[in-house]
Amino acid sequence: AFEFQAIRYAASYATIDKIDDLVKKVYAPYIEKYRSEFELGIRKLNEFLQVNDAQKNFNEKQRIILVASDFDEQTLSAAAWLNSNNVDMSCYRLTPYKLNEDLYFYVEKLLPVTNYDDYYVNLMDKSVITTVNGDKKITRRSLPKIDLMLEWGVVKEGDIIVAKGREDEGRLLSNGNVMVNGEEKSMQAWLKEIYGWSSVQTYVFAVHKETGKTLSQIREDYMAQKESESTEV
DNA sequence: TCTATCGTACACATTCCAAC
DNA sequence: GTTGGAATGTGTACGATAGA
Repeated sequence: AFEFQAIRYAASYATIDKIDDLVKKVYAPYIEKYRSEFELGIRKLNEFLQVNDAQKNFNEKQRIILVASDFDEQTLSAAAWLNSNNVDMSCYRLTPYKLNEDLYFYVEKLLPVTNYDDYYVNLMDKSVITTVNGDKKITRRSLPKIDLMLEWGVVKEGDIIVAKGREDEGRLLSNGNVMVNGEEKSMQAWLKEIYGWSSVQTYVFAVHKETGKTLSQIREDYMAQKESESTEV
């Protein structure tokens, strides 16, 4: 994995503590050929350090910058974890564009960020399954619940929820429960009561009256929309 | 093949209770 | 009274099965 290759490079160059050593490494092939120009290497490197105000703290701290057209989740997760453990590591995504005859790079800084939680993935977590052809399939266990749907704004407090295939209605509350005949109930409890089943797929049988869609459909549509937005260039 | 129905597993919250 | 672990309760996701 290229992130580990970058870490190996960083660790390798961390052993350099003198400018002369770096000159030998960076300019080695050139110096081998033109030994008299060793001073040129020293001068160029000193100029660079001066411009970057790094003469006093030469190579005291290593920094890893990964640049790619895209990053897989494991790489971002590893970089986020290293970031949060005080390893200076950045990830930049470059997207090339062509406008008429001109070429542009769109540069996105993915890491570091203030909150790394969104980038952590668990290797044991099967909530996101990558199929053979590369498509990502989200399993139900990872699906967001009514509180998040309210947060997204795809449903809102006061919306009418109808039991699928029935006339029973409830008014959605801000906590995700429904108000039915002046009584607050969880959606699951309410639907189980209506259908008389021992359990019920809440989001499949709860219909959002305003849109005519089930909560499951609304959730799926919103997630698909977000997914396409995140992959658009 | 799709939908309805149901049992069960799982995650999380709450309650209980013993140990300190 | 506080703490921490076990037991219990609640809500939801997942998968199996029957029937249209």
